[in-house]
Amino acid sequence: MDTCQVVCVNQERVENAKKKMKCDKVLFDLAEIFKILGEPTRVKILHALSKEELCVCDIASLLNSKQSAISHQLRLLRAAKIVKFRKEGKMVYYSLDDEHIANLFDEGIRHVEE
Amino acid sequence: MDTCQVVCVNQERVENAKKKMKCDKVLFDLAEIFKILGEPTRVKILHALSKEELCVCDIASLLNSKQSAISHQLRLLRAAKIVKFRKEGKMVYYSLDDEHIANLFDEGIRHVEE
DNA sequence: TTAATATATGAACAAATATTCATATATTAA
DNA sequence: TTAATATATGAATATTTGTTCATATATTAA
Repeated sequence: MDTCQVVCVNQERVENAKKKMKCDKVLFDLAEIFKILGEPTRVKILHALSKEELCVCDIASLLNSKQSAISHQLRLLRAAKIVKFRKEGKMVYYSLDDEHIANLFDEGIRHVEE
Repeated sequence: MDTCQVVCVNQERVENAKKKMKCDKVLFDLAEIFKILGEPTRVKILHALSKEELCVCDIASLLNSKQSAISHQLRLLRAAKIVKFRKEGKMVYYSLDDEHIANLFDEGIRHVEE
């Protein structure tokens, strides 16, 4: 709620940066996406789905996790439109919603592996 | 700690995915990077730094935040080698450590804006 | 319909984390 | 040295969030 107390601000630099920056909404949404990707279980789920369409129990087995834990995470990913799903009888098969996430992963992996 | 209880697992799909996946360490590190990017204050800091080198008080002013809050966040970003800094007298100027983060941001913004 | 199975979800708990306040450190100027 | 200023950081607090357990819903088969 409070603002900056220091007095060494260079207004020119600040204004220049501010001028070039995306609006708050875009940056907030961007943080939201990264937050969703910033959790090991979800990263593994998404990375697996980038290789193969899988049902909930496949994922739980692959990650050695409880079914409910995976289901909760998939709910988040669905809400964020990061994964899509199709039902086939009792089973629900998940896959990535579009290429963007895979691209983000590739770029991130390049950063991590170098 | 427990493992999957369900019995509908398709081992072929699971094995195929597992075979193609990056190792746990890479995926964990990837989640770490995304986690760091997944916070509005840090996103704003990094986005600002992608446009202009700034000192701590510039950033605090730009974001209407307390100096100490910014300083704590910069510590995280430094530890993760996402930003670098140079000292000039009392001032400390921060900038992005390399292009990877800017690339991730660009890719993320494309996802968010579409 | 009833039983069995796959998935979803609410509530509770535990763990992680962002911010604030107070204060420490470092640098410059007087 | 002392005062002033920029930044860093420890401790405490409040909030968020991931997992678990129990249970609900949905679908198929008998």
